[in-house]
Amino acid sequence: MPIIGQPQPERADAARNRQKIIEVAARMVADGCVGRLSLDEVAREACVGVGTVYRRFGDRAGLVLALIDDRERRFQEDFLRGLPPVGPGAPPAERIRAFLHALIDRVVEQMDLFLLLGPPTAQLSGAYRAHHTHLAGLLAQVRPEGANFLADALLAPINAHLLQYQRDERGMSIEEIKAGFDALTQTIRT
Amino acid sequence: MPIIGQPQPERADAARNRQKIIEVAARMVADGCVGRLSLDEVAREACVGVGTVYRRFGDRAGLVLALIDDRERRFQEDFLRGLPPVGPGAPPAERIRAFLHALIDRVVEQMDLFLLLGPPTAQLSGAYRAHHTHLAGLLAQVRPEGANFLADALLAPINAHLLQYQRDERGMSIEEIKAGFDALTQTIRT
DNA sequence: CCTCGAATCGGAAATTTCTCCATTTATGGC
DNA sequence: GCCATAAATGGAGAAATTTCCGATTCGAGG
Repeated sequence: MPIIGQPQPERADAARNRQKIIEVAARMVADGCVGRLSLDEVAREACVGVGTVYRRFGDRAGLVLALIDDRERRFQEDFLRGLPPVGPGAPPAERIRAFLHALIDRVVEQMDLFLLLGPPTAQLSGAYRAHHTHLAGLLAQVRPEGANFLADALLAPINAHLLQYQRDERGMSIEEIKAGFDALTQTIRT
Repeated sequence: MPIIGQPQPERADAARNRQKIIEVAARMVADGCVGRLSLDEVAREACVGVGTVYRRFGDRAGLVLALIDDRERRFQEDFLRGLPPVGPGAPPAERIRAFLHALIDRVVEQMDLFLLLGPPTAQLSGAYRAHHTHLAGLLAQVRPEGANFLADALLAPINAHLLQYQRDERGMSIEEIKAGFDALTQTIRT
């Protein structure tokens, strides 16, 4: 698991299988068969035992996370070293706004995968920390006190379930939701 | 499901079984065996077929929701018709503050059950609407524009997973979390 | 090229959630 | 009381997730 460095170089066949599994799963998702993404079927389709899938990804959420990981990496690259206003260079207030908008777009884009993820346990431990660290850092430049909590409070409403609910059942557009965040951060910036 | 009136008066044996199932499940939860709450075992322990559990509660989340329901009812009673500052009578700003604090306490109190609930799908459809309606109404009295979105944004961070993370892994006390909400609503009240 | 240990593999089996339906039971009207 | 019938029952079993472990394969070192 390449969480930090490379704890253990993966054996060649293992890496090949990981790749094959990801490809199969990605194709099934792309085919619209989301929700019927059974690990059994993924394994069969990839000509691999179920045990292999579990050895590589830990559990269902682990596999979904791997599917999401690609874009997550790009996203983090964007706000850490990319161009303004998301990347460094713009004033903090603008970066905050841009970051939140980008995060919303990102979740909307892969909504079905995020919905598959189930309980936020895995979600919280992974990318969440990175997002929180980044956002809290930006917030601290505008209003030092309580930046930590504020980051949590701003990130919490950006989750697939709530966004889907707001869009599908309350009829809000993504633009309206973004505007809501703008208004919220505006008052904080005070 | 006594959501509104009584859509269908439940047959006597059915009601008896529902009660028995709830009691057994509540006892298992109280015994600390949370997480191993399998419907199979609940059924066996309650001397009832699995089918009966599913007929009564729909699914796993439904049973957990039923365990939570008692307090939820009391909670709603409190903020709808109870004493100030949570109930009617206090100025809106105070009621908002009191409501958020009370909701946090409520989630913390039954944290293990909320964690069992899994994906927020069921959660969103049930009590969430009531909380949202109430909070949005109060917010509208203070700042009419965007009260709807604001209510979502304030409710989203009050969920078991985030609260547990903040408390256990970030070392925040419940008091600090409440203070965070106070600061947040203070700026909004502007 | 061979050997050997560790990593990996595959798939059978355990666990859980949920569905289905033939059978039993409660209850209102006669 | 008795009957018709709608509701409820229970448990077998489908489907999916996850664990386990003996057999196999990789690859580093000699």
